[in-house]
Amino acid sequence: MISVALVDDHKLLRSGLSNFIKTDPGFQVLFEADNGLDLQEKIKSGKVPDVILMDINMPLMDGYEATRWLHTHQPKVKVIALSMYDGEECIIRMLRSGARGYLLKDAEPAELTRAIQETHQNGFYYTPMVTRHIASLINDTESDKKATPGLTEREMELLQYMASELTYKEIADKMFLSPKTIEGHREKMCDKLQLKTRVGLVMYAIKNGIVKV
Amino acid sequence: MISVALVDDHKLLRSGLSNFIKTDPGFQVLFEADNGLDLQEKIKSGKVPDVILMDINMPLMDGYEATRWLHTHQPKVKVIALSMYDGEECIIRMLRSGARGYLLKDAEPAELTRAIQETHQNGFYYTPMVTRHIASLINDTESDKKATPGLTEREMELLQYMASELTYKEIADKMFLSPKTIEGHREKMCDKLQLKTRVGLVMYAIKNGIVKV
DNA sequence: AATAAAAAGGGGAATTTTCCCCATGCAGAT
DNA sequence: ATCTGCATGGGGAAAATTCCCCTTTTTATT
Repeated sequence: MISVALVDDHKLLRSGLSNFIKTDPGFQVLFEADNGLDLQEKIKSGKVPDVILMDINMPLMDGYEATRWLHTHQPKVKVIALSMYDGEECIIRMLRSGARGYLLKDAEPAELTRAIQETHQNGFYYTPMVTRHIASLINDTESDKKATPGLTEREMELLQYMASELTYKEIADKMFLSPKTIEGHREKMCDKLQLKTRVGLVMYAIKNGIVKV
Repeated sequence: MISVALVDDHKLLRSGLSNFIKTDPGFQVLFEADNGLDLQEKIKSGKVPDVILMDINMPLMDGYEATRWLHTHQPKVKVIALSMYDGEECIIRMLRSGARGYLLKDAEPAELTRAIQETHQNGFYYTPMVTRHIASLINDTESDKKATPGLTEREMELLQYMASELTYKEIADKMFLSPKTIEGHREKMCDKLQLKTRVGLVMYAIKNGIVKV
C-alpha cells in the first residue's frame, strides 16, 4: 500500500484527485494540503507519505520551495510535480529542486497511477516530454550550456516587476538600483532566452510559472 | 438523480471531479468531454445531461462558444462555468454566453455540490464573488457603463498579437492595417480598462483567458 | 591564485511606445 | 434622420524601450 499526499491550492482538483487515487486499492491518501506551508506542518506532525503530488504555483509557499525543503528534511519522500505548464524553466527548476517526476494536469489518469507506482518502486518516473529535457540536461556535460535556461534568483525577482506597468525608472526606485541595471538585466535575460522584448519576457515568465497570473 | 457532464481538457482534474461527483448518490456523471467540439458530438448523439460543468480555456472550441451553442440548441441544459481565473471579463463573458453559475477551481468541494443542486433546482447559482459582478451589471441600467469591461472581438483578436514580440508595424502588416490603427485600438483598450501599457494589456488578457498561456 | 559568472552601473543612438489631438465611413438603434 | 459605437487612419511630440558599446565589484568554483 503506497501512501500518497496531495498538495494543491485548487481544492476541487485536489479532492477530485483524492477520490480518484482512493479507488485504486494499492494507494491510500494520507493527507491533503493547501500549500507548501500547510504541507510542512503536516509532515512535522508525523504524517510522512511515500509519494507527494505537488502543485507548483501555490500561495504562501510554492512547489519549488516545498520540494527543496522535503529534499533536505525528508529525503525518502518522493515528489511528483503536477503542473499546468510545460515550459522548460518549470520542469528543470522542479527537477533541480528534487522532484522525481513531472506530470501535466492534462495527463491521462492511467499515467498518474503509473507515475505513482514507478516513482515509489524505482525512485523516479519521467514522462516522454520530460525525458527530452533530461537528455538536454545530461548532454550539457560542459559543452553547450545554452540548453539550460537558468535564470538567476535576481532575474526572476525582476521579472515580477517586468510583468507590471512600471517603467525601468520606477522599478529601479523600488529596488534601490539604477535604471541602467534594470535594463542590463533585461538585456541579459533576452540574450539567454533568445527573446527581444519585455512582452516576450513576461510571456516566458508566465509560461514558466515565474510570474503568477 | 441529477445527471452531470464534465467538459475540461485537463483529464486529471476531470476524472478526479468525476469520481468526486459520483460519490454523491444524488448525482450521476453522464459523460466527460475534452473540449467544446467533443461536447457537441456527445450531445448530438443523444446524451443530454441536466447540468454541465464547463471549463473555459480549451483547445478546438472554448467554453464561451460551447455555452452559446448550448444556449440556442439545448436551452434546458444548465451550464456552470469552472475557471481558474476570476477576472471580470471572463465572468461577464461567460454569463453573457448563457452560463448559470461560475465557480473557481479552488472552490470547496461542498460548494460544487451545492452549485449543482441549486442550479438544477432554481436555474442558477451565484457564488458571492459573482454576485458582485451581477450587481454591477444590473446597476448599469444605462448610467455608468464603465463597470462593464466589454472588449470587442476585434480588440481581442488584436490582443493575441499584442502578447507576442511583434511591433505595431509588424502586427499591422499581418492584419493588413495601418500601424496607426493598431495603436488606436491599443489606446482605446487601455482607456476602457484603465491600463497604461502593452504589458498591462497582455496581463489583463491572460488573467481573463483572452490570450492562452 | 585564477577564471567565470552574477550583479551593479554607464554612454549614446535608433527604434518603439505612449499620449495627446484629429477625421472618415459604416452599422445599428432611437 | 440622427446618434452612437466600432473600425479605420493620421500628425506630432514626449517618453520609454531596445541595442550596441563599455567598466567595476563581488561571489563562487576550480
